[in-house]
Amino acid sequence: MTTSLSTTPVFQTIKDYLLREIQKGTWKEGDAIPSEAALAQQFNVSRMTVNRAVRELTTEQILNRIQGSGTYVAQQKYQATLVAIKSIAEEIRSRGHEHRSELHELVEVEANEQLAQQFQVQPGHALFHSVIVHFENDIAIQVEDRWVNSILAQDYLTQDFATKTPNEYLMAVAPLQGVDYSIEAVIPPKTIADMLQISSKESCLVLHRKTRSQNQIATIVTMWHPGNRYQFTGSF
Amino acid sequence: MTTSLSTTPVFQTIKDYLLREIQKGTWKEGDAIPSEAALAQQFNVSRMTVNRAVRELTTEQILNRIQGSGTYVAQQKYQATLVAIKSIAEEIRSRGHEHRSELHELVEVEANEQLAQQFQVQPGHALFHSVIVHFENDIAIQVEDRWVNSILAQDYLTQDFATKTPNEYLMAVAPLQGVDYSIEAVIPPKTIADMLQISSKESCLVLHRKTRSQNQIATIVTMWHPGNRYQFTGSF
DNA sequence: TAGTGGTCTAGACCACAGC
DNA sequence: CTGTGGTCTAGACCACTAT
Repeated sequence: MTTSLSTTPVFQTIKDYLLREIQKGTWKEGDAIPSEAALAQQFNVSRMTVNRAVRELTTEQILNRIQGSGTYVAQQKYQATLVAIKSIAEEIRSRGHEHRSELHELVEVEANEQLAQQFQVQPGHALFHSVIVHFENDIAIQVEDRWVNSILAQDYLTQDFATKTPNEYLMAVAPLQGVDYSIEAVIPPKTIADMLQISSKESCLVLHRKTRSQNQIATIVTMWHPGNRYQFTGSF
Repeated sequence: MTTSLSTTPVFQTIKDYLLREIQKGTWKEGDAIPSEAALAQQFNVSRMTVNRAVRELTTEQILNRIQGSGTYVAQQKYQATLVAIKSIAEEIRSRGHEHRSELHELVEVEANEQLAQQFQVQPGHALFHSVIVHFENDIAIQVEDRWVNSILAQDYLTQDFATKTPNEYLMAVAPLQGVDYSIEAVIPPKTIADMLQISSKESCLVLHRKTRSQNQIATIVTMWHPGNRYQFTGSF
């Protein structure tokens, strides 16, 4: 067998294929996917290559493997965690309050070194950048500083974020594959403090979130909240 | 080469070896570990087997690999997982760091009006109260202010929390039924700031958590962390 | 250029599940 | 028993880094 000519490794191609088919519904939760031998034949590669693809999807909890039996699509987990990817607008409305947002920036930019690394793309790759302030009953409650991969959301710039938040739009165009987040307490830079109408000595509760879709980084967002009037909650 | 006779796979043996050496300090953060070829020779196995061990440690963020250069011990991050109700001691040890705790208070009290309401018991109900400061490599990283329902943990007062944290003890005696939590950024009261050895102007990342067991409120805990050196992370 | 990791092969033997 | 996954080999070629 000659080595793949494209730059993407074969095992990655197979992972993508399996993910796509699962998303398409070809195999539903609990269904068995083809055996390693079958996939090896289908892709005309060695079994070890298929094994790596399937093994990695197993550690990513996409699949379950049972020795002697087969490989199955895993159950989607209930994640009622704090970062339920809920739109802030929806959250505010569910409290019976009025939601309003102000668009402070909406531009296309070329990824610099650092952003390129975070998005796992080449420097110069097109990204969208938006900064939106969300108000609950006219009180600033969140600054949403968002970077979006242009490939996954081509018409991001033409959206009307007053009627549909970036979150709501992105959920529609880029099916969510995974999320990483971290939460910290930080003293905000002055620009953020001003937008939140707080002193730059008050600390903020900051949520960083990176979402994956179609095996790419879809969006990286930093949400700044006034520490004294916001908290994350959850239960399980 | 014959297959290993022991039941543990060779790649796992190599992972264990590498983790042990890192923990021992043989290679510190940023140091290069031996090359794949060297490890293959050392363990008398094929390079692919070593590759799997090292690759998995890389996805687990224990190592960094740079093609053409080498494999290096990754930077340990101050991070906690939210979703797992993990003992802070265990978390610190899993980073290869030393955990130490100081007991500041351990008493039995009668629930006042407010506590009684939170615990859903009658005022006067017996509760235990403990305040413990946790250190990671002698740096204060958490103040754990805990209230415990005496019914579910009768011998709470006689525990040695230096060897077993309250969390570990409670997990053993009171099977977890459910959890509610909230996270906020707060300026700490002076007593807390002093225990964390920070200025009372620096904000804290605070996790409130209420756990249920046997259909009662088992424990209500407030954990204070220095905002500038602690964050919660997670992914799904 | 020599050394490193990144990937892949075409076999192999084993343990386990299900018929 | 057959078919599945679990592991391992002894090579190979490639891309990249450091010198």
